[in-house]
Amino acid sequence: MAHSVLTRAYFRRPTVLVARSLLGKYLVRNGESGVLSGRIVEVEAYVGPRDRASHASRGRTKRTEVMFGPAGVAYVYLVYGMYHCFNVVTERIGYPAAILVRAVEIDSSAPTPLIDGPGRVCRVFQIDRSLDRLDLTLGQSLWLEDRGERVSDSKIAAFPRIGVDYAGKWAVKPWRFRLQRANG
DNA sequence: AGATTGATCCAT
DNA sequence: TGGATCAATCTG
Repeated sequence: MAHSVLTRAYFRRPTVLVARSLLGKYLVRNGESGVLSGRIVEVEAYVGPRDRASHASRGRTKRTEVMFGPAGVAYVYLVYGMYHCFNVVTERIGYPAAILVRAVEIDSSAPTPLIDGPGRVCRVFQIDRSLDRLDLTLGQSLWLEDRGERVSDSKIAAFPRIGVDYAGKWAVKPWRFRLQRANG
């Protein structure tokens, strides 16, 4: 199967479904230092205006406006003044939702095969706020790609999301998804 | 466990 | 305008 760039229609579907299906897909960066790609192994879903863990739960602001826009667009923000986090916007226009990419496996012979943590992913892939609102469906400087891997549901584990203890009942929703590694 | 770090958001 | 907050990471 040929590698194919994930489309707007792909991302426009329900966020939890898209989040699970992103496991085993590839994040690809074509930047100043060449092309780098990694297999997505951990993500988190942020779903709708009521999700208190989501930045969008406090309504439209300059920062969160992108989450209310078209699917397949990058939402990149700076957290703790130091680290960037990369998300893909999902669902229909007007319904704020996104998926945070938390970990990838580098598929080349890079020094570190597992990039674990959203800040580290952004550091390695050279993702910063200049890529906020980038259309990821164009396959230009940053995109997501299907390489034909089939991931069975039994390989996916769900956990509560990280760092959202303030979110009350929303903090315990099992919307963090992790793909078991090949050797376990 | 504690420090770091600065954009963001909302109340003063 | 000021200050608390923060979808994290590194160093002890």
